[in-house]
Amino acid sequence: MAEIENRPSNFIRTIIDNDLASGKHASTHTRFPPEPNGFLHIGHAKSICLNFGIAKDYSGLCNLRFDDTNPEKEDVDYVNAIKNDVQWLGFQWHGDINYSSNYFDKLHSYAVELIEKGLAYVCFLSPEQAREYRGTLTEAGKNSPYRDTTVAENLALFAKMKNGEFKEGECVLRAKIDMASSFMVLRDPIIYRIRFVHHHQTGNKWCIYPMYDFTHCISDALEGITHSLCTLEFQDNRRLYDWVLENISIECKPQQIEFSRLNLEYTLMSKRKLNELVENNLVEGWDDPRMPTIAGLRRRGYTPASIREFSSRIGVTKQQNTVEMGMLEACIREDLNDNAPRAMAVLDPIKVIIENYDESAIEELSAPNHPNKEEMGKRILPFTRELYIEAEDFRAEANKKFKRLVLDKEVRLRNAYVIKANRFDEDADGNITTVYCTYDPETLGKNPTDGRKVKGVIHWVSASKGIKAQVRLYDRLFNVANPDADSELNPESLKVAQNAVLEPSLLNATKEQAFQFERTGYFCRDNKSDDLVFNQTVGLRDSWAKVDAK
RNA sequence: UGGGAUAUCGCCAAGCGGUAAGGCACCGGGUUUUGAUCUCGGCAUUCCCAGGUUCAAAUCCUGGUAUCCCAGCCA
Repeated sequence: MAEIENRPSNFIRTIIDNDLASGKHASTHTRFPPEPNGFLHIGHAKSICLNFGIAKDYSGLCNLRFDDTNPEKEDVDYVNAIKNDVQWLGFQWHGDINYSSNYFDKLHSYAVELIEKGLAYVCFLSPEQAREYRGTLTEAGKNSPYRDTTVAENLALFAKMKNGEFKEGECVLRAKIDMASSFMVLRDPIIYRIRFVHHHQTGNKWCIYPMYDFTHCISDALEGITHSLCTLEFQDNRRLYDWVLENISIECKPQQIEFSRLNLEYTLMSKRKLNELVENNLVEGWDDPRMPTIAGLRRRGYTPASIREFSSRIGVTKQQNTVEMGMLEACIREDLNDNAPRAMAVLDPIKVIIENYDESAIEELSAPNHPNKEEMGKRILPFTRELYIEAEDFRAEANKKFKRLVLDKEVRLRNAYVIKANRFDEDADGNITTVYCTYDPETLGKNPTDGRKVKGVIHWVSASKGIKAQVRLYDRLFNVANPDADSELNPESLKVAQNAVLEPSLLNATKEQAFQFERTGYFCRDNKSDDLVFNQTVGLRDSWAKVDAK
């Protein structure tokens, strides 16, 4: 699309502008820090565009860092998928890929430093006891009986934890802060736990793993991050983020700034819940075209530019929001309207026989690939005596509002002739199967010379030259605007047009190539199947549907 | 009176004391061999509510109300 890289400001960019103006920072350094425990979704795209967008516009840097402190849920397959998605969206991270696990040695040293300062201790409370000791939202917690263990003993205990001398769950390392804090996150948070599991990056080197709150701030500081952008639910965690950096020997003090996460109507935006859909085979996989994942949107036909444009349009604020699907759809329509070549495809065919057209003739008509962009060229369209048209484009009788083929009336075949319907056949169920027509040979590329007005235009495909393909039509994944985990899925989210017939030029479509099937919508060739399969990206705006519904 | 946040059109969202941007959606007119595109026009006397300060308030003050987040050895 003619991507207008307008740079909408937002409260985060305002903060950065001020930090640059005041000299607090000479340049910006952001980071995108996903946990490799699932595929990225459109909400992550918002974060990617924010972080990498700032780096781009401010001539700063943006790192890609895998926040991999919980090996049980993570996998290299996810790191590869994430790398792929970020690049596909059009961004390149600064330097090598980073992993929180790169810092495990340093993290360990900082933990030891906290113990030496009397600011961390090994605690043997069971998870259940720890919960009781933590108190509630309205009542203060109480100190762990292990809180006053000596520094020397804590050092020895932590070494034993590291050496695998305690069982999983037997003890943890906790920061000594304030069991009465109104910030739950400050009530002596756990900073290390024991896990005897293989890590996708560090193998079996470690059996203790640092927690998010301890890891993230230090990782940011070690990478020289200036502005650490995350979502709203981490607002309380910011107090712990700052506490850790203030209490260890580290120079860099990144500023955490929170913004609201994206919610999209009729879909889910949680890796955990999306994972359930995948695990329970409710969708084909993470890249199912109905999924709000980057991979799913890609397979559906969304372009990187359209997703970047969407991110730009929704803005960045701290307000809780739920964006309408129409907003996303408008972005891809705008891109594809400009860039997708047109083609004709009949999804639900009925036959048209042009009785006054030579049975053996095959006329090679020429049609522009784009109505407003001559530079996109033309393609050949074979015209024959027998054609297919859309079943919904013929009615035996209709009022004047119906601008399509009606018995005894005329209609224009797109890029071809004007035809008139004379009679039709129907099957035992009353479904129309064949319409017998005559054509006006004087109407190719021009209006009838006698001044007859033909109002409608319908699309068609040659019956003998058309090609078969599977066309998949998609609808919203859920029936409710704000679904939760057990909301009902839309049983009609996938429909397959089994009898679709396409114009022959589509035989050359490459995987992922986008087209506008005229009068129908935007489609792209599936990027997985080797068969000829097209996925519907989005329909055309359809003002007729509103009229017809009345 | 636990704490942390947020409230501007149906949905996003500008606005930062000088008299309500923009986009999506919607409603009308025009062009059109896609009921598409394009184009022209319409869409908040009002900013969660109630008081107050001021010549002037969405913006400042006071008091309410609503919604979201926090009690994982998840991130």
